[in-house]
Amino acid sequence: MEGKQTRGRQKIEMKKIENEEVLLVSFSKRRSGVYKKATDMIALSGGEVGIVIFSPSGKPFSYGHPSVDYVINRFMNQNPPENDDYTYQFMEAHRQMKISEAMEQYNELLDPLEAVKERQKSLLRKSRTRRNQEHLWWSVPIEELRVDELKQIHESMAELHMTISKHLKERSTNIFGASSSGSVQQTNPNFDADPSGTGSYAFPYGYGH
Amino acid sequence: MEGKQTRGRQKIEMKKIENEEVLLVSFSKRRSGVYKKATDMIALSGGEVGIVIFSPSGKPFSYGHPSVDYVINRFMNQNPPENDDYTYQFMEAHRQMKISEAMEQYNELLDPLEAVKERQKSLLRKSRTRRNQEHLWWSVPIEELRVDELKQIHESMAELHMTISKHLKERSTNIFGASSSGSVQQTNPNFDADPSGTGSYAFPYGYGH
DNA sequence: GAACCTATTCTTAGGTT
DNA sequence: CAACCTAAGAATAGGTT
Repeated sequence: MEGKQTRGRQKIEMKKIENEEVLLVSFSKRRSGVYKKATDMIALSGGEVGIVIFSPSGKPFSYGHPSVDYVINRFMNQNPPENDDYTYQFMEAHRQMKISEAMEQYNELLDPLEAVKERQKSLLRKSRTRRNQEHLWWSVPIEELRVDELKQIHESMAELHMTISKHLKERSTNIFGASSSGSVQQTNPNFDADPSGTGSYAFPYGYGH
Repeated sequence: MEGKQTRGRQKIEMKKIENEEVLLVSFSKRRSGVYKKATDMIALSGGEVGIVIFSPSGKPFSYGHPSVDYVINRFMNQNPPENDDYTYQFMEAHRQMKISEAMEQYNELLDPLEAVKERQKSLLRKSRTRRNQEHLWWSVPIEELRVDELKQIHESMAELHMTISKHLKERSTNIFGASSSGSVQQTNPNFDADPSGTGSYAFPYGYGH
């Protein structure tokens, strides 16, 4: 009878385990560990997770909430369904604001964008008849926009975005929930503010339509 | 001076964290935790891992060895989605739920937007007499907007902006002849993103095997 | 607000059944 | 070999800088 029943958890080198049997046990335990961490994260924070693991021998394992395929699908499509509706409604609201009385007074600023707007319209009409409902409502139009148009929109939007950001910062502290961390590989789409200063005109709430 | 400097790690209930700020921190920490577990598992046992995470706000994150895409591709090729009605219905229900949530969010956004629109009108009438044409049309009104209004608009806009920025980036590499840095996310040509619209999803693999 | 700091909880290496 | 056991190593909640 020793003072202690076991040696407890041992510190190990983080290199590949030589002993095949030990490796298999370790893999199984740690795979469960990964799942548990993911489970806890979701329980605490919400969100969705998909995990795919191939064992050293090539056997596939997976874990997912609500399911691996759902999450992978969402990831591959890069366009979450809830985003689509949200974005559509949001842009539609802006479109309405665009034709508001306030906007009309500054039509000259919007002339180049009116062209885009018309172009969008016709492209939308085309795409509707093309029966590609599997595409997001705007994906077809945006892909058929000429790059200069898109760039123009982008620049204008960047300017507006920056201005609003600036105002927010000046007027209130801790308003932003600044999120992007950026340690490990992550596909967190980053907002890149175009500092080119090209936009000599503003393109407020009417962009995109 | 107390006997202890901190209370140390506290035991917490495994339910969704109420406090938004705490939730965000916890999500970030635990996401790193998941990555670390996966990293260690790979280091010890070998194998391959792909992890996709959507934050509660819908931001995508990923981790992979040798890469997310590689592992997902391998997984998809080995595990072609089966046509499973039960699974599809489950996922569709989940999707609908998410959409409902988004709609609620959007409705909350609509009111402030309408308010802004109205406010813009009246402010513009005033500024007209002020003759400050050197300002962009919206610059005056924006200064008189309430911060909470601005914040909501800003957040929504950021999301939309990201989407457009992404499209612009993806396409400008081809068109402007920028050097392809190779780290760009590629979509799997073998992965069928369900063009039927009615969906063939699968929900096979459960919590490990 | 990210990076750092501890005390405490959680995870797990090595062993046993 | 999966399930269980124990104690030591790791992760992290809450706080500070």
